[in-house]
Amino acid sequence: MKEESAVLEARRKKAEEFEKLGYPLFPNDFRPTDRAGVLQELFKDYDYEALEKLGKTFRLAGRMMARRDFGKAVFTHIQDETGRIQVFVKRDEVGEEKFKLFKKYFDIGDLIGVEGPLFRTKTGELTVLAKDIRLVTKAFRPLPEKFHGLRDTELRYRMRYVDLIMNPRVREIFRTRTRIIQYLRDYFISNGFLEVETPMMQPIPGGATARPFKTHHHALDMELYLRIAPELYLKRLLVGGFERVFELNRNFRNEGISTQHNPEFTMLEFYEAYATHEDLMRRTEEIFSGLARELTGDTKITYQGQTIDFTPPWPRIPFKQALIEIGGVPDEVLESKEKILAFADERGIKVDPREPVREKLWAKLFDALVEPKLVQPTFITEFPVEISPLARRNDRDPSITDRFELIVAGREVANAFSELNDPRDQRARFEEQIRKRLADDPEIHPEIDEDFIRALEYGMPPAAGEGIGIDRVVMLFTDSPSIREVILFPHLRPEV
RNA sequence: GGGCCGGUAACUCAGUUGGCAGAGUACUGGCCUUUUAAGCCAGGAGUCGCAGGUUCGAAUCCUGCCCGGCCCA
Repeated sequence: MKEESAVLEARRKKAEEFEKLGYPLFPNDFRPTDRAGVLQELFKDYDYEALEKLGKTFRLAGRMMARRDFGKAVFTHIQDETGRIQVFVKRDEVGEEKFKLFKKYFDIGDLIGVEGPLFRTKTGELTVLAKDIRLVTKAFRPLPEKFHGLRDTELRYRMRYVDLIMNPRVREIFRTRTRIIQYLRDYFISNGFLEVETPMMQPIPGGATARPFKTHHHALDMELYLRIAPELYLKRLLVGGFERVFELNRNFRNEGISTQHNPEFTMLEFYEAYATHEDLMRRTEEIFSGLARELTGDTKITYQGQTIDFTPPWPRIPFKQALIEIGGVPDEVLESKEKILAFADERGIKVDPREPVREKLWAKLFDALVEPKLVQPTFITEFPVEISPLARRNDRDPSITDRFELIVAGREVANAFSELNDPRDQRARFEEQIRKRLADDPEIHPEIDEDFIRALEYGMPPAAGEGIGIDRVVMLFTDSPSIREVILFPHLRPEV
């Protein structure tokens, strides 16, 4: 943070002068009874006479956002959580003494308290005629420019508090985020799911393929990992007899940062006993179309200029078929590792030639060639067993799993499958994963979660489970191009 | 990790061929009692991201680094 500039110094000195006159800069005895947006809504149809007849006074607190000075009268706008309202401060109404103090010591950015009746100005704006005005909290720093606001992306993220003050759109995004989370929570609770909390710190990170953050517990003197997924713990709860559970919380992945990735992100995972991935496809359609209706009144939304229609049912395309038909990968290329590598190379798709698992290469091709082309909600099904270590094998074709991913706007938004509950197969899959991992692959933990296997050995009911990336959902429903726009405090390198 | 773009006053931004560091907002002083980015007059405000280099002279050219954005991987 920079040292005090002339502007800041002048502001601080003026504030201290006000304080020396006996006025507290940070009092806590002002109790607003009214709010700007509420009054705007309540009295939007009241004309001058109707407001005069009210004969009521109102008390509001808010941040002074703008000021127009006419000498012996000043217009200002104050902003509280609900909105803005204009305040007219007249010398003849507040008195000579207070008016002088207001003009000399109150700055844009200060939180102020006002009390007085409402009226409508010549230009028709609902306005509080201040009978009393006082400082509620001094702002030592000036607000950004009133017309352009705070634009600099870096500053917006580093000083989100200023971003929130200045940009109503930003406030709106985070209100919508909360509505989405509330809608989902209500949906699962009202469908009989139990909300639970499972460890964020895990001795063996599991439930996904990703590099974890490592930490250390001093008293126990042991390594712990921030979770990359709650999956293995939620399934233990199925074993324990909770038949419908969900968790809506943070996951951590020690990977690159991009417009799609933040190291900590919010995931919804839910598990449903005696259900299959087919059931979850229907549930997913219900959730997303319901969410769209909740937010827009329609099952269609606009994302980055394109219309996305959540009206069910959505197409279901098997993984391999998608690679061939949508990705344009020739059938025979898929058969051999060498051909895939050559094919990927031609298209400039970066793959590790040492990768021993052919199906992981398929997944690379899928990410590069298929995913970006799927704009409308699409279920990709029948994922190969090699890249689905926790999913149940298909009863007819054991090389594929009863799994799907939901792709919307070119991105994976959800991932779900009928759960593997045969402890023998689960152990074999874990072992295979470790055996075939590249030396020092940070994305695959070298130890098997033996306790999870033991839990399965007690018998986990047949079930299906799903994970939904909440940040990506919020991006869709707030038309945000970057994940940082939907995370209040996205990770940035420290300021220098 | 690679490519491209950006970092100049508290904020939003100009800054030409290398030649005194600029505007608007905000701030300070003055005028103005129904304004809407109010208006008018005057004023103060800078580690030009950081460190080197070239040059009589660098915000500007060169090198390295830091921070951010977008794209690619």
